[in-house]
Amino acid sequence: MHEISHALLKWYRKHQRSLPWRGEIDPYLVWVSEIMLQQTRVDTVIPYYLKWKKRFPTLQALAAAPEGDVLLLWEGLGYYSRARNLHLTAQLIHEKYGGVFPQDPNRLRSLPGIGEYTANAIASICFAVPLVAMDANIKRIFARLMDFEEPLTSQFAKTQLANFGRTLLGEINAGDLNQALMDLGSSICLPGDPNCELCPLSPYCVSHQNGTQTQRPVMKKKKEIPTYQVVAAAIINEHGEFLLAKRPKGGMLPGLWEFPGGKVEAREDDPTALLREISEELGTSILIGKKIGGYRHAYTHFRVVVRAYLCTLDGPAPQALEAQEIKWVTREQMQGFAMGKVDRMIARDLCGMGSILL
DNA sequence: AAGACGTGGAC
DNA sequence: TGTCCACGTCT
Repeated sequence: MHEISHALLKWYRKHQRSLPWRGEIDPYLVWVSEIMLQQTRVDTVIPYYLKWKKRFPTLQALAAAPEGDVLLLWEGLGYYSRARNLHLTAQLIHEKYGGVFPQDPNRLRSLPGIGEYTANAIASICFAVPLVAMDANIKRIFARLMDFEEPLTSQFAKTQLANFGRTLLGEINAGDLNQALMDLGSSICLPGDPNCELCPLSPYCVSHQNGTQTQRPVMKKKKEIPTYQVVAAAIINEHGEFLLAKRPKGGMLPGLWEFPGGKVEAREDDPTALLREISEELGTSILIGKKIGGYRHAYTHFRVVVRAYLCTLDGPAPQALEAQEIKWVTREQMQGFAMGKVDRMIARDLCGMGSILL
């Protein structure tokens, strides 16, 4: 075990990636980077991290910001509860801990959005607490080193991984070990096609010896995901403003702004579905005009095909029956409202349509 | 335990 | 261009 970590750290000293948060030990910034890196690739995170550091340089700056600003900066990164939890946790640390990050992993773990992985990452990197931050990279590397033959989801598998990690950790610095393993996982020990010939750990890797490395870790088969047909209305008024709705709490993309609309049910055509949705959501009616565009998008557990139409009001003033809030905004103002991917594409297309709208 | 939660990149 | 895949937390 000592040999493995020695070989790993030797490789890491030579090949470690240069990243904006590498070498950072300010727990606020390490926390922000780790939350951004949940479910998200390094290359995607870098520009967001740099923007964030500039806009919210300290925990106090974040705690004091309006939620809309936080969501807008996060727009495009996905899993928006991460942004709301960052905001919430900043306020919590500000109030409960006097603005000072707790060092105890269990305390960290109790904060919204910080699970076992993130707690261990912060504690090991910032405070040298000897814990392995078991992300998917590290699980994959361990599963290959051990040639573990089952999916990693069982309690037994978790125990095996944790034991392996503890042994590997020995006396070395956990922050270094974690970051070295993550770099190895992202550049050498890749999910699909590992570069074993470049790997400093291949002499110690049982799956490499057995030739099973591409089959590790064993993955559970995933469920099929459905596709939904969706319609959306870009309702324009006599001032050239469009109606945006702030999505309700508790559903998808809560707190983000959207063009009103919804799912096309079985045996409905687009106009029928759109009129029904507008009646349910806004308590009014519309005239449906030109089609703005069609959009495909995949979420985690379903796909959508969205068709957006240019519409005008044909009824009483709209009410926020389902939305948190509704608002008429010009095309120029739309960029100041945080949206999910599909609605941002619709907004972009509206902006590209020039004056033909008026 | 298993499903909700989003996006971008590889193929 | 469409399809697949990767990736932590919460409930």
